[in-house]
Amino acid sequence: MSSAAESVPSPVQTQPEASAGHADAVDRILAVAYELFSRRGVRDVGVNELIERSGVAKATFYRHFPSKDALVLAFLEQRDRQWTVDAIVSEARRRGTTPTEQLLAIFDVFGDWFLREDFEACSFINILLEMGPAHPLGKASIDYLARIRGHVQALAEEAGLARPEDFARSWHILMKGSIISATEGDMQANKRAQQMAAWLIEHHRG
Amino acid sequence: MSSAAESVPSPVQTQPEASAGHADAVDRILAVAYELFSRRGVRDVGVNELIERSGVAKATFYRHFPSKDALVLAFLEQRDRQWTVDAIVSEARRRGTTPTEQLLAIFDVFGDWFLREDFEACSFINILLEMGPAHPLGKASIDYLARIRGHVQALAEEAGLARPEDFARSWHILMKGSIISATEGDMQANKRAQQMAAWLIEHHRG
DNA sequence: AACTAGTAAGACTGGTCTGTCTCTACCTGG
DNA sequence: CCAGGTAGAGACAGACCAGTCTTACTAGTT
Repeated sequence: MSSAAESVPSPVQTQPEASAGHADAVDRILAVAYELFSRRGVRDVGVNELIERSGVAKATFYRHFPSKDALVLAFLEQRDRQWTVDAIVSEARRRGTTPTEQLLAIFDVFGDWFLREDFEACSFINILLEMGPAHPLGKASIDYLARIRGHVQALAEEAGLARPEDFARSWHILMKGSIISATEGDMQANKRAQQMAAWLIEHHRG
Repeated sequence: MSSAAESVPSPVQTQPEASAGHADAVDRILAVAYELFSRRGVRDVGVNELIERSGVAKATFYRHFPSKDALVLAFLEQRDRQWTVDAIVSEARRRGTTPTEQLLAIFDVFGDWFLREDFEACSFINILLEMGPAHPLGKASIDYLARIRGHVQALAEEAGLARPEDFARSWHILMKGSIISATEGDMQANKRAQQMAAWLIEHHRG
């Protein structure tokens, strides 16, 4: 889990001109990997395409990532940061004032997300189903999905709801189901899930 | 293209015209395809493995199926018959007496299914996410998912529920979400979805 | 007996894949 | 200036892929 992504001096900003070599190569690889893996999954993206799109030599790629799977693990971590935390949870917290509103706002954020022409579904679900739950990448995806549930559980606790872990598991069913429905083309899936989510909140009060 | 799962020694005797070889070869291919595609997806299963496991020559394979994708389409149709209709819908109808009970029984059937050690999730969701909604196989998967929704809608109409199509779409979110959760390892996902499903029924009465 | 049709076995084509390795150029620290 | 590390470019290995084609065998029909 801590193999590739943390080897990058991630939070540290890259020096624009100086030491353009190392950090730039890794950052370019990660940026391209995010773009390709999130939109097309793992198996459809080859190492040759990755290095060509990042303008990186193959030896450079394998110097920084011991294998393609290591890069996928780094991508999953990046996805957790950029998508789960920044795009969904933080945005939902920003949109609502009370924890209950913030919970329900998740499905408003989903609504905007579903409408994007480059809607790419949930990478954790995609990779879990693509590789299977026994594969290391599938296991890692399960871990990141559990982290999403953790965010929901935290909001449930802030809202004072009963049995927050059960609540989060039921809530997560609505999130995942609506994502699949959106992939099928149902643009109202977020509204349908939000309605059921409101009933769920109601039944977890007191 | 007749049923292949129980066709190992062939249930219906082959007509004289169909020289035993022909039908047997197709049935063996379909049986192996069902086994491999449902458990490992499309891309992980190669034509060479398919023909080896079916004891069929490569030329025979391509005489009956113009391409691997054509075999996957045949598999999806078979999956609709064997899994959607026979294993889920018919079984749920058998377990309940009223349409409402039959609807809720879907998640009881799911509970038994989730507990199987060879639980393989939903092939339509798997292939939709594996190939993407624009790919012919993804589009076919979307069609078969719509058929599932049609079964739910029929039960909703029998139960006299309001807005049966909306009901079926919301219900399907619960089905798909619980399947993903079961893939992650939550063996109570069917119970959680069933609880929310009961509330959904309640709100569609009258 | 000859013909036909379907079969198994497998070589083969042209392409893909991950990962290793070589070669050369550059930049930086000492 | 020079040594060491990193960079890009790309050849190469070994395996796999979908799909075509050849060969030889078998069984039913005429």
